[in-house]
Amino acid sequence: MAEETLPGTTDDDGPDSIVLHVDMDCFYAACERLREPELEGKPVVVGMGYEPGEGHGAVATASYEAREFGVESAQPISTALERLPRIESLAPDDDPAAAGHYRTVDLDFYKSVAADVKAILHDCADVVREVSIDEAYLDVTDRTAWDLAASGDRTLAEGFARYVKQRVAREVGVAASIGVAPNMSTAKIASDFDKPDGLVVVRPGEVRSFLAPIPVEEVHGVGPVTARKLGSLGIETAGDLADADAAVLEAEFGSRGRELHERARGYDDRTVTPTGRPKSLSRESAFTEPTDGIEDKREVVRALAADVADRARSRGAMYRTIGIKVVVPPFDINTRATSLSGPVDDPELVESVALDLLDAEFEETTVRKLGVRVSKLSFADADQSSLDGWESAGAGRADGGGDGDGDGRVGDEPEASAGDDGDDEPPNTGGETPSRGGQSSLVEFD
DNA sequence: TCTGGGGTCCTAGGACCC
DNA sequence: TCTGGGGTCCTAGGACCC
Repeated sequence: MAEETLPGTTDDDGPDSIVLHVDMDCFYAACERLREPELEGKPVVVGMGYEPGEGHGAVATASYEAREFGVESAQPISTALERLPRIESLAPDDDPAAAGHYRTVDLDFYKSVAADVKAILHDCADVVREVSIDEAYLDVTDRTAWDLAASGDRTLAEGFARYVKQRVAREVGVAASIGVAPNMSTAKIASDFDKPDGLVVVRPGEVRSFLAPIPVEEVHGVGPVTARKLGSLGIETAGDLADADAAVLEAEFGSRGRELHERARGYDDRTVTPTGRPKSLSRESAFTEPTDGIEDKREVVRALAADVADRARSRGAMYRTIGIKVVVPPFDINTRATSLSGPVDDPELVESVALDLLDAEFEETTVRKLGVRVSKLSFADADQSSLDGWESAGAGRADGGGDGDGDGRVGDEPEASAGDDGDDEPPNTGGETPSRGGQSSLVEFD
């Protein structure tokens, strides 16, 4: 299918980018196998809140062998156990091959493995965007090329990706699937296309034809709700989406509609940027069964608040908004939040605000789950390096913002000033700062 | 799937300002 | 006193992702 380029549009504003999407296969299970090689080839389920004899919690990762039995990510542990019994609970004459090896999530260990992988990725690319513990985008445009390798019909980019993959396998011992494409959204789909241990290369001229048969659910940004609506419009594949009327999509889905249309047509002008700093921090926890006891709820909120405040402090984050989340059966999500006049680092305030929000409306409510969240974060440790000249100019005047109260926001709010809430702030905002740095790999399921 | 935990971005209405 | 338009910030909810 010919790639249509409208006359006058710049499809060639320089060489095509080369983006890698690296996605570790069943990452948690792979980590478990790293320290327990006997688990190789066996069904492995890694879950949360999993205690022998208890039936709640959820599956974080199921190995491919476990998936054969119908065990899936995000499934309740109880369902997983029905489909794949624990090896320990097997009767003597049961088939041990039809049993699962269940392990509890050990995030610290997985993070340490992920750090080794990320180090390799950073070594292989100028720009790395870490999306989650087991996933990253690499811009390798300056490291390789779309040209064919001398030896045959493969591109240099493919060889480069193979090299990255082999280094991860050899040096860390886990398998990654890699997608290579001229843009992020296509690379993402490509990495998913041949899992596990896949390597899929989509060259610049092949994007549209590669995407055409892909089911819409597999397009990043299309979830169950959007997929259903698209289905009712007769749109089932990325090709259908590409051929759909942009105006209709925009009317139905707003700006996201246009974006999805573009992606399906193979256009995605996002550039790979380094992972930014977090915008919010939260902690939540579910009750074993719905509860209306106010003291039970308060106790949970207090613990969550302390936890969140602690994490914020350890990350050097101050916050200006404190909120709670209250999940009411069957699954109604309520959020309430209060903003302060300036950023703080104050665990006691997190607790008292969260408790106030709880008491104000949910004192008698039966809840299934509670959460506490801080947002509108700013980071005092204004990171050195490239912003240094600019930052120190500002800091020179304010003297490090040492004065406790009302210190102007130090963070990287993209928008300028405005926030006049009575007092005049020193205008130390700098318009849009690209907010670089920030490593924080997040904690995720696969 | 009777639903775990931690995030992001977008939208919409209301308050408030000029 | 009523009317107009532009803009920002805030809160709440929804959809989505891993």
